[in-house]
Amino acid sequence: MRQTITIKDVALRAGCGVATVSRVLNNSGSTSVDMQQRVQAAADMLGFEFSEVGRSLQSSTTRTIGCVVPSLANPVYADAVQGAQEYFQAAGYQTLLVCTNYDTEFETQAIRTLTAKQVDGFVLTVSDTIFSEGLKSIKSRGIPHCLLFSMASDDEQSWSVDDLSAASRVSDAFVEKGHIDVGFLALKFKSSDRARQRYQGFVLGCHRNGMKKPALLEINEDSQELTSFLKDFLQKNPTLTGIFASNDFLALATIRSARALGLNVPGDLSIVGFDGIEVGTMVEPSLATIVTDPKMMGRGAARTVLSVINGTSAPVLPDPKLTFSFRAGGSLAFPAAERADDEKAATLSPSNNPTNKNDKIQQERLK
Amino acid sequence: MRQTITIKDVALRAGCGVATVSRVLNNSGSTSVDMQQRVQAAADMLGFEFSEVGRSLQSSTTRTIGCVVPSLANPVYADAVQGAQEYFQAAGYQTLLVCTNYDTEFETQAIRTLTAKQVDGFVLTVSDTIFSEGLKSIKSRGIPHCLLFSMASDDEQSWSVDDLSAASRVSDAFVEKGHIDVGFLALKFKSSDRARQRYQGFVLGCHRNGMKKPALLEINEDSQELTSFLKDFLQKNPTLTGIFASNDFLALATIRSARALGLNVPGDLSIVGFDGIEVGTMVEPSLATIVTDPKMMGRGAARTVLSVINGTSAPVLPDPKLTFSFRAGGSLAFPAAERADDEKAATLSPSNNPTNKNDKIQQERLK
DNA sequence: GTTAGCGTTGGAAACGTTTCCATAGGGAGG
DNA sequence: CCTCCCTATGGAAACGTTTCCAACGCTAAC
Repeated sequence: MRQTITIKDVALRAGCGVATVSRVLNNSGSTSVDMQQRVQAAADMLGFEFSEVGRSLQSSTTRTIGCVVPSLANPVYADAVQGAQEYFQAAGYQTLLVCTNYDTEFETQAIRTLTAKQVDGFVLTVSDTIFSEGLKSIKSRGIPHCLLFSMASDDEQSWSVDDLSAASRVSDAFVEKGHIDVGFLALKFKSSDRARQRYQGFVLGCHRNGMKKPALLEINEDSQELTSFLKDFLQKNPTLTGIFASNDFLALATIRSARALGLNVPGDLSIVGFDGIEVGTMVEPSLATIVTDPKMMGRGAARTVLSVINGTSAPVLPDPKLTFSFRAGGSLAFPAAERADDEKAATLSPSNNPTNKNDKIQQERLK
Repeated sequence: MRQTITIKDVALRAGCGVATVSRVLNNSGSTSVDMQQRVQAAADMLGFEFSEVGRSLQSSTTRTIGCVVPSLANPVYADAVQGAQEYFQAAGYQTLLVCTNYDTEFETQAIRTLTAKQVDGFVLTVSDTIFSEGLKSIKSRGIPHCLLFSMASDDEQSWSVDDLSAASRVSDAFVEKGHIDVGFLALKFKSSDRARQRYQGFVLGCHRNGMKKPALLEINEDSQELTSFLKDFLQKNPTLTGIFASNDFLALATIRSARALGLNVPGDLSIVGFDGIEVGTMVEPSLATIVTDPKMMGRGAARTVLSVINGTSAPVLPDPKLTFSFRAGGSLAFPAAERADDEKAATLSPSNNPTNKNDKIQQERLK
């Protein structure tokens, strides 16, 4: 078992040379009808399938694309990967997937491995465009690639949301509802281009709108619990009326934590998210957020890579202004006159807090 | 550019034969220190990396696993894929991903392609274990594989939730809260083993608990809108007090639709989901559901495949009773004396309904 | 001094394909 | 009848690796 049938077996059975089998089965070169039938019959009988490995060696092309993303737990990446994979599939390319878990060491290693596997191209979300070893090596080797949700340099394309403008738009939404003093909440701030971009855009927007410079609450991955961090944060910033979370999962978790602290959302604290994942419309109050289209981004990146591979002209990137839109939601409203008493929060039963196990799962999600 | 450096180039530069280069760089056979240094230097200077294609041809092994799932839009699969991918990665295997979109035609085609790519094994969620052409071909070729969330036959392993028992457990939960007449809601019922299993288990459980046989509401993918279907369903089953949805997204969507119909959840209608996705704990009321651990399942399936490949003994599957647990939630409670008036629902403003675009996205999700 | 054995090395085959080139056969046109 | 060309076919090289085998030089033992 498991011994594969090669073109030689077919040739032997059909009583011809391997070249003829190749020609018949690939419809290349000229062959007689008689021979076509004999070869076809032999191939069918043996259940022959070409080995892509042999082909790849000969053609020095693998029809495989490496796809590197931080994680699939975040639906943004999951959708993007799905979009890219579908596009590649339709074009006859396979997708080699790697999740880096936001680990740059891993990222470098993964890119090296995929390069050795001779992928024809890459679609990647790197944690840091400038310092990525892997990206550097891809460029130096001249392997076709396209970035996804990452900042591009001049000589390459990137399909990504205009984080700067989108975050700035969020500040508009806050100021429209009368907020002056709001904060920014991010997980893995250090290792994410995106979170930094969003913060930067938010700071600029707040400044432009005459608001206070937003305070930054950064959670590192081994923080035990969002709720207690949030509590500290709010105590340090007593006049804060809103929080912009750097992604929707974080925003939903923040709503939950705020409630656990006895706060009313949006009365005591307004929350705005980023990404526009669909459950945001199902919760009560619905989540105000920036809506994006990750699947389209994934497809776009796939198109770009294939265009580089085929030497056709690259697709035009979407207008940055159209890479996102703001979705109003019940989680953002005019602030109440006064925030609920903090004492109340302190007396809240601990049983309202999420269990340890759930918290662990949640932490993975939030990345 | 893009001309690759081969072992021959290194040999030439180091002034030795290719065999020696291979031995040095792979630490196999015996080599002199002098030669080691020369080869290493030459390889470094040229930036040489082995071509996996050449290796694969020679070793007839690709260190690549095909991973076939319906979709990444469903976090259950996304998590499972991530779990499997991580395990494979750690073991030095790469993951070739295909999403079938619940299309059996696609599934068959994808498996054929991956077979041609000479993957060393498969992890797959097929839509129908018995009739899957692809699975048949994998078996007949004797390619190592492991099923994931699919029913296995005797000669193979499957890592999956005990859908039957889990669904039965849901009926227990309903009856504990005094429900007698409940329904089952599924999307893609026809093309999903899993939905059918869950319905079957639910029917059995309800019978055992002395409840009515649950009515089945089946939504096909081009249904325009859940809300109107739900309305019809509730009118046809006026005494219904609860609904078991075949997955959490569907459950959340059902809560939203019920609200749009002016119903109170859980007062007028209790909802229970399946899968235990994490946002279920963030919504208000929290979603009662069956909790599963897809990432663990993915890891497990990966372990099984590798054990088959390496000829080591297969890991023991988890006790079926431990593949799920029930999580109580606010969406399941004792029914109110009487359901809210249907008239009220009819007069509800249509602006409360989700927009078309969101509905489309939602449909994909629900799969 | 001869030989056995060991450490080191290179040549070549093999893996499965495609494709170039050569060859053979046959029909048409001179 | 000879030549030319066109179609159909097979042999063989090439793609990049690993590994078997042979060969070479050396040391140690007889």
